[in-house]
Amino acid sequence: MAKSNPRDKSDSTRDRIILQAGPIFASKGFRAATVREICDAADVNLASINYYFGDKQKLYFETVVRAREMRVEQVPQPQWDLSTTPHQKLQGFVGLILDRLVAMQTEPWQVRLLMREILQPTEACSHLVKEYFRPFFDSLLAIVDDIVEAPLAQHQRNKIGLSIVGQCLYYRFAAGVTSLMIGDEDFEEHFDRDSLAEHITGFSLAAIENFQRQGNTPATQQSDVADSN
Amino acid sequence: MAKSNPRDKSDSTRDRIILQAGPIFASKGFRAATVREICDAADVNLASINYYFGDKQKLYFETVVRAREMRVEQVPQPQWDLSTTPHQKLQGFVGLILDRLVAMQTEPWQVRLLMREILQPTEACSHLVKEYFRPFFDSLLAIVDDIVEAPLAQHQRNKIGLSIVGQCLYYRFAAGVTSLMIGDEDFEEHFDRDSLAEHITGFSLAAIENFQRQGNTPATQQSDVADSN
DNA sequence: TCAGTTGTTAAACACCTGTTTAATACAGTT
DNA sequence: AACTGTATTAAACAGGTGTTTAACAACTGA
Repeated sequence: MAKSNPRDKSDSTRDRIILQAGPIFASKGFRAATVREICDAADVNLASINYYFGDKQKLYFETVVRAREMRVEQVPQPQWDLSTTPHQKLQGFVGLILDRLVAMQTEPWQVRLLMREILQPTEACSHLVKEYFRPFFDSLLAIVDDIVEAPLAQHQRNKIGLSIVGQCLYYRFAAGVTSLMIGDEDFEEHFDRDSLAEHITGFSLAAIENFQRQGNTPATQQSDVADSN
Repeated sequence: MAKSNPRDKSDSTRDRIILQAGPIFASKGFRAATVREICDAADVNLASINYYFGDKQKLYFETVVRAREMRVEQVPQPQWDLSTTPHQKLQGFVGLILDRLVAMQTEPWQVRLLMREILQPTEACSHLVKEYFRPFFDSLLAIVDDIVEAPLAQHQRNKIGLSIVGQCLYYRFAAGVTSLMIGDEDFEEHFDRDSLAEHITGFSLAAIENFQRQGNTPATQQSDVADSN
C-alpha cells in the first residue's frame, strides 16, 4: 500500500478547499462567499485558508486557475482532418463555445466562475486571457479565415469573431431574462444546445458569405438616429 | 413663493437616497453596497433607508425601477416615417441598443444596474421584462419581419432577434476582456459606437438576406464533434 | 394652544466578517 | 529519546453589517 506522507495529506486538504470554494465563489461571488462557509464545506478548520493560501484573495485566484484547467479537460477541442469543411469546423467550434463557456443545461461552477471574471475582471483575468481566451479566439479566427478566403483587416476579423462569440455568450449571460421574455416552454423546446449551434452557425455563415458577395463593404450608410446618450 | 410642505421635503430625501444608491448598487452590487455608504453619500441619517423603504432590499427594487425610467428618458427611441427603409430601421435600432443598454464610453450607473438584473435576476427583473425588455424586443422583431418578408416560425424570429441583441450586449458584458484580448489601442480605435452599429447591422442584414436566399433552412448538417460536456 | 403626524437623529443592538495567535498533534530525522 | 518542521485546532481579535430604538424637531390641522 502507498505510504501517505504529509505532503499528500497537505495537498489533499489544499485541493479540497479549492474544490469546495469553487462552487461557492461561482454562486455568490468573491465578497459574498465567506471563509467560514468554505471551510465548513471543505470540513477544514477556519484558519486553513490563511495557512495554505495566505488570504481569501489568493485562494480565489487559485480557484479561477483550477476552474479553467478543469473546463478544458472536461470539454476537449474537437479534432479535424483534411476532409473537414470550414462549415463543419465552424459548427464544431460554435458547439465548443456553447459546451465550454455557456453550458446552459448543466451550468457547472467552473463556467459560472469564469464568467464572473469576464464580467468583472480581477487580476486573475489577465491570466485567463493569456492562457485561455486569446488562443481560443485565435482558433475561431483561423476558421473564419478559411471561410472568407480574401484577406480581411484585423479589426474586421475581430469583429466577425466577436459577433459569433457574442451570439453564443448571450445565452450564458442572459438565459434568465430570455426565458422570462419568450416563455419557459418555448425556451426549453427550441433553445437547446444543438438548435442554438445550428442557428448561430447558419446565421454567421450566411453573414460572412454575404459579406464577401457584397465586396466586404456592408452597411455603408450611416445611421442618422439615436445618437444621443 | 411656493410653500414647502413636508411631502416635498420627504420626497426630496427619498429621491436623494435613490439617486445616490443607484451608482453604489451599480458598482458594487446589492450585497457589497452598505447602507452606511449610501446614507453618507445622500447625506441622510443611517436610519432613513429603513424609514422610507422598509429595508435595504426594497430600496434596491425602487432603484432598479428608477434606473429603467431614467434610461428610457435619456435615450429615446428613434422615430421613423414611411420613407425609412428596413435597413435604416435596423441600423437605428442597433444603435439604440448600443446607446441604451451598452453605452460603452459612458457606462452610466443606470446601465450597469440594469445589466446586473439581467445577469442575476431578482424580483425586480420580472418587472423589467414586462415593462421594458419585452416591448423593446418586440420592436426589434417587427423590424426583422419587415426585412424577411416571408413569415417565420416564432422560435426563428426569436433566435434572429437574440442573435442581433447578443452581438450588441457582448460589448457590455465583455468589454473588459475584449480590450485585454485584442489590445487597448485597437479596441479604442475600431470598436466605437458607430463602427459597431455599422458592423452588427451589416452582419445581421447579410445573415437574414442569405437566410432567405437559402430558403430558411441554413446549416442543416449536424455537428459530429464537441458533443461532450 | 395643543395634540398628532412626519421627519430626523445618535446610540445601541446582535450578528457576521477576514485574519491572527498560541497551543497541540504528529510525522520523520537525528 | 529528543528535536524539527508541518498540519490542525479553538479562541480571540478588531472591525463592519443591517436593523431597531427612543428621543427630539418641525410642521399640520383643529
